[in-house]
Amino acid sequence: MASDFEARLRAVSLRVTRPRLAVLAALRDHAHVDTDTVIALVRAQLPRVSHQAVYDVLRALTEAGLVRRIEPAGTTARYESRVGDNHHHVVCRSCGAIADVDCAVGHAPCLTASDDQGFVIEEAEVVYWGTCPDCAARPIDQ
Amino acid sequence: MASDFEARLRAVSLRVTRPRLAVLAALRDHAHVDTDTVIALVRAQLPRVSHQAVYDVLRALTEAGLVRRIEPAGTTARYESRVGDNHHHVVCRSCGAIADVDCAVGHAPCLTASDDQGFVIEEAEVVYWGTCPDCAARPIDQ
DNA sequence: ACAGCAAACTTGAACTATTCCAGATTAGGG
DNA sequence: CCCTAATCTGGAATAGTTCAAGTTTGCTGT
Repeated sequence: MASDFEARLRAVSLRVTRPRLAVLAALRDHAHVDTDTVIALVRAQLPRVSHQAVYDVLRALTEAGLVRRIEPAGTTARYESRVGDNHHHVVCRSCGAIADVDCAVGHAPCLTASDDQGFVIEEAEVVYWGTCPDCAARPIDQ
Repeated sequence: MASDFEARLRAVSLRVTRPRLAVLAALRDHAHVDTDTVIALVRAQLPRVSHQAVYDVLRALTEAGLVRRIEPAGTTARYESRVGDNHHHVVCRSCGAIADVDCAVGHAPCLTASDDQGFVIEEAEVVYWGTCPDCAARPIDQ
């Protein structure tokens, strides 16, 4: 598992460092986590890692395509390790919970704009807004 | 025109104030503007308006459904006065330019998640990412 | 195994968009 | 026309992120 991370880092010409391995492990175990949570998870293994290092690692991994950054309106940046399959997300308006949703049609990009305004479109990102099961069950939500 | 704004405010039980009328006028004339730009546009008419007033007004108008707040990843909040027709946006990855795109299918919400994970889905938001005509024409972009 | 070097990390400060707060002003119903 | 809650002003605070300078460390080549 750990050596798999090593191989993945080398495959994109990134040096193998402890902070990077710890971030990859954190994202394998926790989906849609924000930066603060990643920092906490990494420090559980490596207490002396700086917050700046985690920001740098997340940026490097995102640019290399090893992790994906998502940023639904109203929340801070979140990261996930499921990449390359163009899936989408459902976000709870009440509590902010996020869940994965497979592509609506099955192709990537799975949508085509009716009029592209002259833009060259590379990707369609979909966010479904709604209420999660927990919040829907709660009688008066907060 | 201005009295139309007044009617719209009264229709949603909001008091008619100069800052609110100025914000509505600014959003009529400029699409997809960020808060700083709204502040500048409002102050061109009413120099003494505080930034806090503009933040308050934008929030009140958004909650009342008179304006729509959009927040593509990597940018600050932007506002538009085209509401109620569930249209989407194309965003330029290079310069951040935003253009409107009509709903891909024509219904609101125009997409259905393949597996909703138990969420009650209220709305599907689509952001198309690509390159705008200007940036596509530039040989080496920045 | 080891030296050299650029990439990566640490520390600490700065920055930006937004929100909080307390007090003054104002729109609009009675 | 007056009263009161809604709104606005001015200033300070906060959260998330980035910048900058200097130190450490992984990797390449010998």
